[in-house]
Amino acid sequence: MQNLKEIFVAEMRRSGLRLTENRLAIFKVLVEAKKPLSIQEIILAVGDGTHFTTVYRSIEAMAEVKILRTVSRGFKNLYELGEKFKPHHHHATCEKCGRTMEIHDPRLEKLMLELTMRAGLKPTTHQFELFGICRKCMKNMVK
Amino acid sequence: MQNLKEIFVAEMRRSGLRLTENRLAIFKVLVEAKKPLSIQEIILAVGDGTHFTTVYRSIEAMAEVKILRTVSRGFKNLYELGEKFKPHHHHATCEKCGRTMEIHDPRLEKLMLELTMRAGLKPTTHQFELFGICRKCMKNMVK
DNA sequence: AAATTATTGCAAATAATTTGCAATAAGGAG
DNA sequence: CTCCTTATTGCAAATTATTTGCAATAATTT
Repeated sequence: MQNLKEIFVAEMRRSGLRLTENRLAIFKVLVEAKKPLSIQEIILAVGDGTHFTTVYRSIEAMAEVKILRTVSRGFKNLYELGEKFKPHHHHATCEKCGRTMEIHDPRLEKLMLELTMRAGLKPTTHQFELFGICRKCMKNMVK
Repeated sequence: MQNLKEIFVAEMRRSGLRLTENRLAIFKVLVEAKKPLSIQEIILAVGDGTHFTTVYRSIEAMAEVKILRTVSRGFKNLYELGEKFKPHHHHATCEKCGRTMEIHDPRLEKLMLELTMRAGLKPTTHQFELFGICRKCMKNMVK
C-alpha cells in the first residue's frame, strides 16, 4: 500500500497534475475498493471533505493521464487504478456469503484475446466474473 | 422477424402484461438494434410517440418478467431481448464507439464451468464482457 | 517567501430518473 | 360487439445526477 502511494505520487508528478488532499482521498478510496467504482460511489466514499464537483473534475483529470483507467461499460463509466497499480486477475464469488477467490488461468486470458481479436477488436481489457455457491453455503441451504 | 414478434406477443400474454403500441415500439427498437441499449437510447429511438416516463416503466416491467434481459455493466443497465429471443451469449464491445458484437463460444462456457467448480463453487451464473478498439476507431485515433 | 496558475467550492444551469394522479385503453366476461 | 375492470399512459412536479462560470485558495517553481 505504501508502495502504491509512492507510485501515485510519482505518476502525478510525471503527468504534471498537482498532488492535493482531494486527489489523495480519491486515490485511497480506489485502493481500498476491490472493484471499479462509479463516480457516485466515489463521491459517497470520500465524504463531505471533498465537494462532488471536485470529484468529477479530479477523476476526469486523472483518467486523462491514465492514472485512472476508465472502464467504459456501456454509457456509464466506472473507474479503477490504472495498469501501473494493479496486476491482472479475476474473481469467483459465492452468491450467498460473498466469499471471493482469485482466478488466474492462462487459458482464460488466451481465449479472451483470441475472441476479442476474432471480433475485430484490438484487445484492451475484459471483464470476467464467476458466480456460484460455496460448499459451506450449500450445506446451510439444505438444512 | 415476424417470428420474433410472435414470440413477443406470446410472452407478453403469458406474463400477464398488456400488449400496447408503446411496448411494441420498444420491442421493435430492440430487435433492430444489434446491441444492448441504454434507456436513453431507447427513448431516443422510439421518438415522441412514447413518453419517456412510459419507456422507463415499460422497460422495468418487461425486464421483470424476463422478456428483456438486463445487461448489468457496472452500475448502468443496458437492455436487450431476453433468452427466449436470443441464445445465451456474451459481448465484445468497442470502447470508443460502443459498437458491440455477440460472442458465442462453447469453449468459453466450458472453461467457465470448470473454473467455477475448481474454485469450490456450484456454478450459477457468470458475467463476461470483452473490450477493445475496432479498426475504424483505431484509424481515427492515428489521425 | 513571492509569483504563477492549477485546483477548489459554491451557486446555479442543465440533464436524467422517479413519483402521484387522473384520463385512457387493453383484455376478459357476458 | 359492448361493458367492466384495472393496467397503462401522459403530464406535472419532485428528486437525483452532471456540468459550467467564476472568484477564492493553495500547490509548485524560483
